[in-house]
Amino acid sequence: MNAIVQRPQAFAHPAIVNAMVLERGLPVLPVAGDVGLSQPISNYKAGEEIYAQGEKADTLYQVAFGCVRVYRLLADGRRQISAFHLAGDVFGFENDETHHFFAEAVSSAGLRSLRKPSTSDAATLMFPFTLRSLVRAQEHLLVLGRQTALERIAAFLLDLAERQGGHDEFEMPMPRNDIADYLGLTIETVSRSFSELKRQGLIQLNGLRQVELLCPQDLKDMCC
Amino acid sequence: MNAIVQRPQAFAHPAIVNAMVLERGLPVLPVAGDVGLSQPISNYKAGEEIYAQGEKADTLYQVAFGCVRVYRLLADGRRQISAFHLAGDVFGFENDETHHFFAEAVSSAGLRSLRKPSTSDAATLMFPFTLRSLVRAQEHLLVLGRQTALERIAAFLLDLAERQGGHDEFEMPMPRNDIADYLGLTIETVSRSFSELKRQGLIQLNGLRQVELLCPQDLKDMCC
DNA sequence: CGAGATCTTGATCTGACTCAAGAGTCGTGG
DNA sequence: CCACGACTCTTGAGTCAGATCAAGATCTCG
Repeated sequence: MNAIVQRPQAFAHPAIVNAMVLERGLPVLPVAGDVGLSQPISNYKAGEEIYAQGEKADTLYQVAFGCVRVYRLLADGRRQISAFHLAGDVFGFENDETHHFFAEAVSSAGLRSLRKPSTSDAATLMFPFTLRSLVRAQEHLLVLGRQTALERIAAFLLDLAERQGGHDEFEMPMPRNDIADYLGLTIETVSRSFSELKRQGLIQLNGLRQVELLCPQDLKDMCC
Repeated sequence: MNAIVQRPQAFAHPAIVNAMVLERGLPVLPVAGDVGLSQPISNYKAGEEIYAQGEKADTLYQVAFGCVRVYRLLADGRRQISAFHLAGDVFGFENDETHHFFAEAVSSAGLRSLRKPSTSDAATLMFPFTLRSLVRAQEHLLVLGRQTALERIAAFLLDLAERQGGHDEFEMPMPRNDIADYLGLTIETVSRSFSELKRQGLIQLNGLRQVELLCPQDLKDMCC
């Protein structure tokens, strides 16, 4: 009984299978033991800090399960979440030796970490992940710069759905608060937008964090 | 004679020296002849298309002189410029084999191009440039998500100044129109914000595109 | 010098923000 | 098992920053 519980822990653990499925086209990094991301998973509680702005940046992280937010703050407390990272995502790279962002667990999360390798190794290893992050950030610029509140929420839901396997029902791991700071809105506007999408029959909420897309095509038409 | 003309072409051309100065910490790519970005400069007229969304992405570009805008469009014509590229900047990388953005010369521009090398070469070569683009995009997310019109303009001016050598007087190569679509504003709001900064004595316009920062520190305080 | 493009300014409108209150949810302990 | 309290979320009313609409002014370049 114990053994049956243990074996899955290494490879068939749902979170890891999840990661491999989610990062379609990109293997879990690395293709196992060579460079260190096959290290044990460290666990973070909801809200726990992973790194802070100003800290030395010498470690990369890959999400094994759970969700991480990466954000910046303005002096007066305004916050912009630049990305949510889900199972399979890699984060923590910086231009220089210092973190310019904060990273925290949203929900309880498991992370594999890798001491940053030499520049040339890092390049080969990290390039596809950096590129992926870049594309995501650039797409998000369009959302923040030019879309309405309703369009932002629609795009957000579709993105989350796709990244969690493409099912029409899925969980949002983050509170409204975080969604607002990711989409450049207030929490009230986020809430009103969800209500509006419900009213239009495009989504249904089965519990506060459990979303069902009733009409994904209409959502796509709405935001693209 | 021929030889003498040729050698400087590789290293002493003003545009290239410029590039080397601007990209502090990152050499002109590559450190000459090895991989092809020492190729001749192709010239683009103001407004000329470099590539379009949907085209095959098999070439990378480095700006030798001038300015390039990279942008996306929504179906109804809304436009978001995700980046302006100045001398020394490298752009054109994509996640897959297809361009998801448009690129056009803002002012007349000169570009060196490089057929995209094999994945492993590309990684080593492009990693620092990708990382730099990622950091820029992430910083821009904060601007678009959480800053006011005046703060956006201030941040924009400081960024342009820094990227053009850090002088207090410099040229904006792009029209108000493009600034608006980069900062997620309308052209009228951009214009009003410039007027407001002038009224506050923080900047002076010597010609429509020639800016002078009268009080860079106050601008910094305004936006950070 | 003239025509089109680009930029500025004014007046009005509106989508999202702010402020305020109430409802729902969840965990804890009695 | 329920009651309490803290948190999270929703909804309403009023406000405001920036958008839209509409003239003009200025610049550029043939």
